Amino acid sequence: MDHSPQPLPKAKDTASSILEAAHQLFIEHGYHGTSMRLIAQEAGIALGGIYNHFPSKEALFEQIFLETHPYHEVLPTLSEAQGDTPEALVRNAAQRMMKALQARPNFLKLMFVELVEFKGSHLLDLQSAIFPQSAELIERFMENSSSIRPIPAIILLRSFLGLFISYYLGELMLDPSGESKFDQQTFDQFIDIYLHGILSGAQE
Amino acid sequence: MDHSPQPLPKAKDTASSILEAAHQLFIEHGYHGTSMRLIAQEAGIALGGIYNHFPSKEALFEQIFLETHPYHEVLPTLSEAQGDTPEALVRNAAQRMMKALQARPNFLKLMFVELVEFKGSHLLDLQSAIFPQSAELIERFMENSSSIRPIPAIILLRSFLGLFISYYLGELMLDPSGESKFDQQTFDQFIDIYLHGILSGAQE
DNA sequence: CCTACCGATCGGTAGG
DNA sequence: CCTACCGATCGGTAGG
Repeated sequence: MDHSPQPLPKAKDTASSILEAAHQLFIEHGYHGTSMRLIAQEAGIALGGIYNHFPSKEALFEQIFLETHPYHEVLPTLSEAQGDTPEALVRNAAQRMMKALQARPNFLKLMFVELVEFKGSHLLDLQSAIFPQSAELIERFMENSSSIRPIPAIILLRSFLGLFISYYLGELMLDPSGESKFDQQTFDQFIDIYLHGILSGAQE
Repeated sequence: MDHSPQPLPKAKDTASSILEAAHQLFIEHGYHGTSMRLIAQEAGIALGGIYNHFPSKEALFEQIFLETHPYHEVLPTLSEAQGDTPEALVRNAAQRMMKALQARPNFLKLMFVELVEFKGSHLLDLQSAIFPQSAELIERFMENSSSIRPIPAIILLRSFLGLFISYYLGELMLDPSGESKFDQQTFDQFIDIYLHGILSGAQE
């Protein structure tokens, strides 16, 4: 048998196991509803072991929240969106976006925990990272788009992002287990309303 | 001095004080982040006193969640919405809706707590109360509305409700303190996109 | 409605 | 990385 120069590659190291366990538990039970003992148990180590890797429970949450925020994939993916018309561009962007978001199911629940249990105190770190890129994104979108109705860029962006939040929150309220499959047709209808809403009627 | 046949009308009785204190604290810190001792303190009684009025902490949350759900005002208020054209009707409905929602600021945070910390287990009680009325509402809206594009009623409703959630969540993320004033202009632009999105272009 | 208490559990740490 | 522990706090209750 051949053996690697390193110890047999364990699927994950301890720190990753802790992060993964905590991530899932924070989504399921919130921050104060999740104990460090349960995180340790799910990660397969003793309570004290967590503190060899993370200084506190809040540090654990903060790292998970910041690392799994979808903007890491969403912004690059939107930058690569393509389309000859604004409509094609929006549809392509929406499709890429949905794909990126599905890689982080239930992230919105982490955002809820952040907003309620931390009053959004970790959000400031994100805004400086997100704002410039998204401003650039919108600018690029609008300069190619004479057929877009005169709507402020920030409103275009918020409405666009709102589509995903509305869709996801609607699904969550109809089936709180959160395990409902993605309904492409319903989501397409959300996009249709948005597209029809921002395009001038000329081309239709 | 005249004295009523009942004890001088205290502003609120004990049960109301407890509900009000718990309501505010659940919004601020979530469910597991709020202790019964703190609720008692804010309500001005001792811990044990709560249990003369409510059997458990969860019963407290459930009652607050169900009683302050905005559907109590939103459905009747939407039923009374008026307008000669679909556009006027939607604008009138949106305005009434916003007014009703502002009477329950931060209810969305209670919904987040419900979704995360209770996995939506109290939502089922609501759906049976909400669904028939809103179905009727949509039906009435659509039969008068030949100028509405062919969009399923459920999508019309979800998109409409999504406007408020998107607007509110956007404000919450830009200013997590949650005390930002209502920005009528921004919200009107959300409505404009929606309206333009659901109306056939004929009349514009 | 309060006082005093219950067992259980919390986040975190010392020491090895 | 575990064992054993810290003081603090939790939801809830008995008794008056």
